[in-house]
Amino acid sequence: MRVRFAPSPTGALHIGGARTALYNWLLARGNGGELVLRVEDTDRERSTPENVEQIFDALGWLGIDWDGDPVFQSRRAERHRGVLEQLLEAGRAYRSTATADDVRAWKAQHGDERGFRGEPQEEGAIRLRVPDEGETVVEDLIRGTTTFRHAHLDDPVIARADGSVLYNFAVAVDDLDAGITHVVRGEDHLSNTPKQLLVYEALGEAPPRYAHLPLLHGPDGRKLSKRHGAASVQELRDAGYLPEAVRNYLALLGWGHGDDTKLSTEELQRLFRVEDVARNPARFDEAKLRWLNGLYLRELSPDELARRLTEHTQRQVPAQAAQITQEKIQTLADFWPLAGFLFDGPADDPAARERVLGRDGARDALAQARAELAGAPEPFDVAAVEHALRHVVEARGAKPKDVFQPVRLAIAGTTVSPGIFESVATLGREETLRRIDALLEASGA
RNA sequence: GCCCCCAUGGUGUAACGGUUAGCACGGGAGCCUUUCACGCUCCAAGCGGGAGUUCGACUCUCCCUGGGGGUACCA
Repeated sequence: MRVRFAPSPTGALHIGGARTALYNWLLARGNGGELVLRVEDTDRERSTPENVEQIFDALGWLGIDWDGDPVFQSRRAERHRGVLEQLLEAGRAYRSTATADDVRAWKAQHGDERGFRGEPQEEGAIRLRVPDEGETVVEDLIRGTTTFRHAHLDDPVIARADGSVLYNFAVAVDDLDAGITHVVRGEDHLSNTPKQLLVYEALGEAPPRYAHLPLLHGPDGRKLSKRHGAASVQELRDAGYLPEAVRNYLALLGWGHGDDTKLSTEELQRLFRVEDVARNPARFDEAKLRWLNGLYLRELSPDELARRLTEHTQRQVPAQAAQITQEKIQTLADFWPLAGFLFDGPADDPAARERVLGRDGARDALAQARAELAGAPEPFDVAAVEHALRHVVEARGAKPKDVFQPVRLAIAGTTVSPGIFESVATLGREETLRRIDALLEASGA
């Protein structure tokens, strides 16, 4: 089995493209087959080497690997010319100067549902000769049988007048030469498939098996795009999602296995079957991705989480800092707003200060907490901090939050933070006392 | 316009001729609780419409409606 994935090399690996890549990869790897990349790099404006490289990076981040060197369409011009010549000689294709306007005029005369048929000329673009009778049937692994009557099909242009080839022709020839057995792509290609099938037919070659995936939409049901937020895997990565979570979520967009929602890569490879892919379009729902990402995040060891946070924040994140936030964040990006105070000092949130210090006895509680913490025995760990702070609560006959919130405000500057004992212990005694003093002083009295 | 695909709660899906239509996200209520979360319990919410076929349709057929794609000398 040889499966191929053809990303559109525009720099950003679109989420829909990523899912297609994933399904190709699962199909290939799950069956001990090979995955080859075919790069449609004929649009030099967008398909720059840098953009192609970005696509490869994004695939690598997702953990999708491929076999051998990618096939670049632009590098196969000579082979394409040869096949063109062959079709021309066999009478399966012909040159024609007919333009889109000519095609329209032809339809005006023969009816809209009537496919365009041209007369062979000495020059012009090359069109594939579509038989007048009969039909081409697409046997799709996901959709079953779709029939296209030849009478409805225009003779497709397969090469421009300048000799450069067009997609529907090139893709068929390239896949043929690469020995591709399975083509899994977006449903937007379903209508193109008969044209490609006709190329194989004209060549007397057997086509690969096809599987057309339902398209992905944004939350509003429209085509997924920038205005829906993250639309590419690069953006997902920047937003702090884990590749394993993205992979799992993407797999679930159009496919599933029973009641399972969390599936490891191994399970995905073992259970995935293209035949089971849904036929209806799916919407990309970031809320579910966030939830799933949180699940994966909480599974990481503190050291591993710290490593990923360090990479994402570009700051050295200690394992302890990572650990105390682990069950409170859903993405890597959630870490800094929650724990940045450990690194850069308390946040400046006047409203929070007002709310917490405005309560009766808040400053006294804070002062008392300071004294207890100053006198707490070594080691200054979570247990010691808890003991000290709980003692303050008891001594004052107060509610826990009457003591904890002022301390939280002092060290974090906000009313939201990781556990107070953990946070204080992580900050250390010296820094904690310094921050409490600073707040006490700043709040006057 | 023409060709083609699709249609289960807000979202992703399961059920493949006979189930009280299942699971998950999200939403609501509650428990837990030092904030925020996590976790746990419970609740609301669905077969687009109409004809058939059948003893029996979410499941099969047709029509309609709605959504999507294609219709390039783009990929």
